[in-house]
Amino acid sequence: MARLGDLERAVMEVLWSAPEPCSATDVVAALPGRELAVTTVLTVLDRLRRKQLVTRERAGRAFRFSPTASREDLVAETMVEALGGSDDRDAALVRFIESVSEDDAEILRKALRRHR
Amino acid sequence: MARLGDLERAVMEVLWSAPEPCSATDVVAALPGRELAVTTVLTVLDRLRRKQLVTRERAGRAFRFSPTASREDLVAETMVEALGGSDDRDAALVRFIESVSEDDAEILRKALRRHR
DNA sequence: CTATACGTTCTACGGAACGTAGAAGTTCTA
DNA sequence: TAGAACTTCTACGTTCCGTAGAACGTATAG
Repeated sequence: MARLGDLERAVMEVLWSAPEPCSATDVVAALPGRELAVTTVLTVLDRLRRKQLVTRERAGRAFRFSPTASREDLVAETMVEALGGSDDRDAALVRFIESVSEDDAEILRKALRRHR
Repeated sequence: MARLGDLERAVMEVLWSAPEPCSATDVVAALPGRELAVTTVLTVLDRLRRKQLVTRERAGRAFRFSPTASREDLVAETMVEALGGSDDRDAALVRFIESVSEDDAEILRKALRRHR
């Protein structure tokens, strides 16, 4: 559900790290080395909108775009989705825990304590 | 790194649930409603091989294919990869825990206890 | 020995997703 | 009222994937 291409991802990054909704030209300006046409970014923004990843609101004659979910929400959702692809959730979760750093493990323990 | 199409996924399912390496014809036979040409499956197997998801070994004149990793390993890897896409691992992990069922949470607690 | 069946490799086509952007339309504003 | 700012429409090239035919090699039956 949330498959992103390189440019799509880059645009999401810009939106996520912006404190406020961005216009298409804002996004173009915020993109690093790339010299993109505004229409290019508008197309991408439209595709992201169709994927329900961004919303827009009118601001004067232009639109301002913002993400519909935080980056962390999306990451968590992707993880849950991946987990759903497993036959044996138990085994998959164990493997996941095994491949995670001690710092991450500690965070997970804390979150789990809070979770009940 | 592990983007799979529908057929590719179906083929992986077959390989995962087979107790032994499968030939291309085995895979065709194991696929449900679909009436696929053997060459189709061979193409897919080759693409999967290029993605390092399956290996093959010769058996007589034919090849036998097997997965390079278990389904659970791959799921776990995908989850870790998704997590890596986050700016704020902490927040992403917390969100992840929040969106997981109580059963899953219990499994995670157990795995974490074993993990230290 | 040779034809045939089985299996592989090579090549290819059509559709979808994505990066990319021009052309044309709309609406402020000087 | 013309130009600037912004949007919508349309489109093209590339890559990935589902799909499979054509051609080639080889073991085996006759």
